[in-house]
Amino acid sequence: MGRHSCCYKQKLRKGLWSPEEDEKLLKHITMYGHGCWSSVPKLAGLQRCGKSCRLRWINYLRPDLKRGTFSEQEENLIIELHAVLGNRWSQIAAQLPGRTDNEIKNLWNSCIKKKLKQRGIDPVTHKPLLSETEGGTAAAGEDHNKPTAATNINDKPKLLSPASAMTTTCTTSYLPPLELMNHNQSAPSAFLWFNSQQQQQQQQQELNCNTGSFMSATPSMGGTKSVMHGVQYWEGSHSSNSSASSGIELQSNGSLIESGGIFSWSDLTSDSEAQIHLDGEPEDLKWSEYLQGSFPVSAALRGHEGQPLFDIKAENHLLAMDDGISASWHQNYQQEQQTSCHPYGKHFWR
DNA sequence: AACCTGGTCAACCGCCAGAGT
DNA sequence: CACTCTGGCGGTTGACCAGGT
Repeated sequence: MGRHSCCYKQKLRKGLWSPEEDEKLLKHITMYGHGCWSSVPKLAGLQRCGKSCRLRWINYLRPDLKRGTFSEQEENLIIELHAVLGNRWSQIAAQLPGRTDNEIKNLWNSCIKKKLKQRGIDPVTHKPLLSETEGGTAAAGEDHNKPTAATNINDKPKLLSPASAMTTTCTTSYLPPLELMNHNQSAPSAFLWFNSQQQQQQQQQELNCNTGSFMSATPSMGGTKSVMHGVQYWEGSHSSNSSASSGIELQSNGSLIESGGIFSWSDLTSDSEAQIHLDGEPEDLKWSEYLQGSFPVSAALRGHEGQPLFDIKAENHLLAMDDGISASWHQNYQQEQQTSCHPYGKHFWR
């Protein structure tokens, strides 16, 4: 029950992927696209189930992945989104280009939850923790199966952003609660949220946030796009404008609405220059960057509509890259073996 | 040096929903 | 309508590592 038929097949490898397997999968998908995942292992010559191939591609091999540590802005955004979406990691990941749901889930479970607890915030309900003896909120918060104020999107907002309690100098105040966007909530909810936005704006002004509100402006507002710690944001000419007051809303599907005009994330990320990280941390290298040009930067391969590389299937220009990928792979892998300095950290090809 | 402990993260498992037959 | 197949998701596991004792 529930088990994929492919998983019954014998002689399927499990566990960590070898570089050779990675290379096979990468080459196959680069050349032909993934198509039907169940057929990928056979076509790519892998002793894996399609599900495993899909996971490996999504979580590790995708060229547009952003590796490395999460920036403070990203962490705050995750907290904000979790307050609205709960444990819907895929939806949260959709708002963080280059990050995977698995990555975010790991970060949440290993790091953010702890931080929130240290700051007296229940990571599940996003409410301030009561005294530890009172109802054991922390323990109750561990039960992920229970619907929470945060996960039940039909609930009215009951709290201010927990991100403001984090050690942040930038609020991520662009995001109205989902219920305001999708569920036609009554005015009081919107009022509550708007009030919280005003408070956040005040906090932000007091803190003199030097990076501007995350996504606080759009091109049509005369803003310019920048990347800080791998996070893209619009730096508006009037950064104090909130998303609410400017009529900009971020939808759950990842598009922005501004007075009837719709931007998609891909529209916002189509600028190849904006894909380059400014902090220059080695750990932030992307796959494409690691492959040193033989595997063009995803942005360079985006179509005019900003489609990412992994949606492109069997393009001629990709076919032509085949040898370069293979050669570069081996070259870099050998370098890795020699230097033992893994660009992706300790777990790279371990 | 050996052991313990906690953190991190890749990968797996089980379930669900949608499409196709 | 029932069944199968497949993709996708969230929860969980276990290997690995670093730091402490």
